[in-house]
Amino acid sequence: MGDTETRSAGRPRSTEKDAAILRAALELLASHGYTRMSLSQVAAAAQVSKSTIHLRWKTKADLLTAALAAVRMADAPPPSGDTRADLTAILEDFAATVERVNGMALIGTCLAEEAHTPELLALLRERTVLPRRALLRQVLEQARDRGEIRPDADPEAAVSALLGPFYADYMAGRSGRTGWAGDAVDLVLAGLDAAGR
Amino acid sequence: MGDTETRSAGRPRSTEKDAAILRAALELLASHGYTRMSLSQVAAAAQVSKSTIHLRWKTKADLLTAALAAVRMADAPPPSGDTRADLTAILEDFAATVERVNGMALIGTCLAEEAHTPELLALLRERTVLPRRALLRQVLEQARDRGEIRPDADPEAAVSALLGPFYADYMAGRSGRTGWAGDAVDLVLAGLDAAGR
Amino acid sequence: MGDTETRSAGRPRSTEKDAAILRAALELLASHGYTRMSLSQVAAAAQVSKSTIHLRWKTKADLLTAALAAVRMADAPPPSGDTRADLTAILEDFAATVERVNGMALIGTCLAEEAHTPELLALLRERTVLPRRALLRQVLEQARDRGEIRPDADPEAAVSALLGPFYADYMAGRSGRTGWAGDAVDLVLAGLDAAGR
Amino acid sequence: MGDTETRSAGRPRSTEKDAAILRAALELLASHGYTRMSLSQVAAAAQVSKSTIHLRWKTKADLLTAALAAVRMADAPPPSGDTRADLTAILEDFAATVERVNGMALIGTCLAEEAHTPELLALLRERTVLPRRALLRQVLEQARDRGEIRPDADPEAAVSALLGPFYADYMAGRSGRTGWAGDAVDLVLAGLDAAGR
DNA sequence: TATGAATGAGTGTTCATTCAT
DNA sequence: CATGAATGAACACTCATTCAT
Repeated sequence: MGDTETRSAGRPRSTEKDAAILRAALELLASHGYTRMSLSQVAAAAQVSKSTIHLRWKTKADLLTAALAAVRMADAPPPSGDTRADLTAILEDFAATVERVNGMALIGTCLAEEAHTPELLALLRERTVLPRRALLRQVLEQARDRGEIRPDADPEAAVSALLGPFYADYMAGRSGRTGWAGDAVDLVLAGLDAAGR
Repeated sequence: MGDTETRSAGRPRSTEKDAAILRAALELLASHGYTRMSLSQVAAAAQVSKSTIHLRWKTKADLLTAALAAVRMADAPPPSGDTRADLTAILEDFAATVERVNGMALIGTCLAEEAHTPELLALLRERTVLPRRALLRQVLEQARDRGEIRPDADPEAAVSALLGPFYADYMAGRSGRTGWAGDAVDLVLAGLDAAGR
Repeated sequence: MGDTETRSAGRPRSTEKDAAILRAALELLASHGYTRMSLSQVAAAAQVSKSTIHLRWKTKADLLTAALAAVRMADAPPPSGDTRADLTAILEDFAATVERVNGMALIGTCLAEEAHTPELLALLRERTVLPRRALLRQVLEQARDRGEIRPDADPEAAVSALLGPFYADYMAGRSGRTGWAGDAVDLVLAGLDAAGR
Repeated sequence: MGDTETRSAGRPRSTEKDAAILRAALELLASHGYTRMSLSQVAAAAQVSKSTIHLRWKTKADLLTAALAAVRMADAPPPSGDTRADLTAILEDFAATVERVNGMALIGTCLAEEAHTPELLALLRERTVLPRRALLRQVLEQARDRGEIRPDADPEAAVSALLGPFYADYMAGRSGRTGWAGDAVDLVLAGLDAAGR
């Protein structure tokens, strides 16, 4: 109302419903997985009819792709300049986020569906994995510029060394180990110590 | 008569069919995921009727649990005594195995199904993840005994630091990066250097 | 706009299909029995997809319960005041109805399923057996009020004596014996003669 | 052993197994109904393999026909000469037998299967219904010979009048009504009183 | 003879999608 | 736009029956 922008005739699509559908779809994707969730469940959770979903997205894959595309990494904690503290904060925020949104199940779904619906994993990468890696890389580059770590260190490998223990712990059933982030940071900083060996 | 060896009556169960079913089930589990694969597909791939599957395993979950339970870590390369070389060999064997059996999709399925069929992830852990971690830990403990790494190092954290980069790389779309294993070993050995910092 | 009459949104449910499904279900229930009939058969007979059935009734038992619930005793012939004639008319209408709808098979199904799906027999009782018994009892009570039968006679026992021979004849393979109704009425009226013995 | 009668070569069929199978089949027929019972259940209950059943009876219908053919009415109580007491005793024995063997469910199954497997109802009639009717008829004929009931009375109709209330009561949910047998006998004897009306 | 393996047909039910209002 | 009806394909699982030992 009061909106004078050009728009197509007829009743405009409700953006509240758009959002409700996407939110419900994402939650079900994480909790039930791609194939086990049903559009009926999404419709019920979003309080719309199944047809309303199909009106917006042609297929189930389209809907879930859109739902994943709407995922955004939450704002990162502001850097303090202390390399060790900043890296640890990013890693702990990562772990907390994964836990909060049932992230390992979501990751599992995207991995399991990779052969069938590769967009899912691609989107997960683009929206969550790569942005977080960029944050970590940034801190590492600053540290390198300040001479805290070796100039020839491969930053991508270092980022994987920081994040990796989280996944490895989960696979081992050691999820939620306290101090993992600090340990990872210690190890990487020690390994890349500017003093070398 | 006189032969009292135990031999069960009736037609013996075909071990070829046993194997064909389990093989087909595992392949389909990795390529399609738990819910997307069907027992009809398994039956067709194993050249067997669906009932033949049900004769052996009561439910789909039973079959796939058995298929996963049959997965065994391939025999590890014999240790050479050279810590760096031994760790690298184990990690490279790990990566090769994962690639060979479409392992990330399998892992994804187990993660995605964790809420619904937790046996899958539990078995994957028991049969593949934990045995490999044990191998790595063994090498690390020998290194510690020889004074190559700090005596107070947490071996489990070190194992996660060795394996983790593989997962992190995969999630970042950097799978197959050559030298990842060596990099990880270097980092861990440098970080745990007996000399300390 | 301005028309606020309640009319539910979306495509209305076809009442022809409702009726066709219930009719087909009842016929198959009588001719094949509960377990031998299949929803596919109902769907085919009603010219409807199986899903259309499931849209209306969640389970097979629900459908057949509804089909039985839709059975209604046909309107009874109006009482003439002549006790003998009225009782005979009710009994003959009963026999005709049973024959028309393959009633003994239907009764058999309900009896056979009593342990597994007791609703069937309960509904058959409620919708057909008890209403007819009420009609008979009403005529008997009027006869008693007019002094035609003993005042201390148990009306329920008399009703069972009137209806019973039909079942007993059927079990003996003597179904369709002409005059059974008149015989039963004669016997009961003679036995309950006000004059006593 | 010691049996010198001619018999076919090979191991003779175990008659214990024959009996165990038939007994199990009959019990399951009464408790689950024709279509709901399975040959696996029979095999398990009789402690034989399914094949052992098929070796003796070609099909499920054959087996159940044989099982019903083995049913025999238990020996009737000896007649005392007292018409009223003898009729009542037969009816009460009937009701007790039906209750003991889950007879209404068995009757229901035979009725429900009449269109598909008419042998079942035919056998039930031949082995249980008609013999009992013969007993009742015999008592009635003696009563007629002694002049206790009218000579022109139709004995078959009278038999149906004696047995019928049991079925009618069951259908009305009034099963187990005490005194039903005495009531039925009273009614019939009163109605057929030699004195006429 | 007796067993257990093997099978093809069939079950009720679910679901993504399309259709009519 | 939004809804609920309708559908066809698919699913896991069961069963009477036949086959091989």
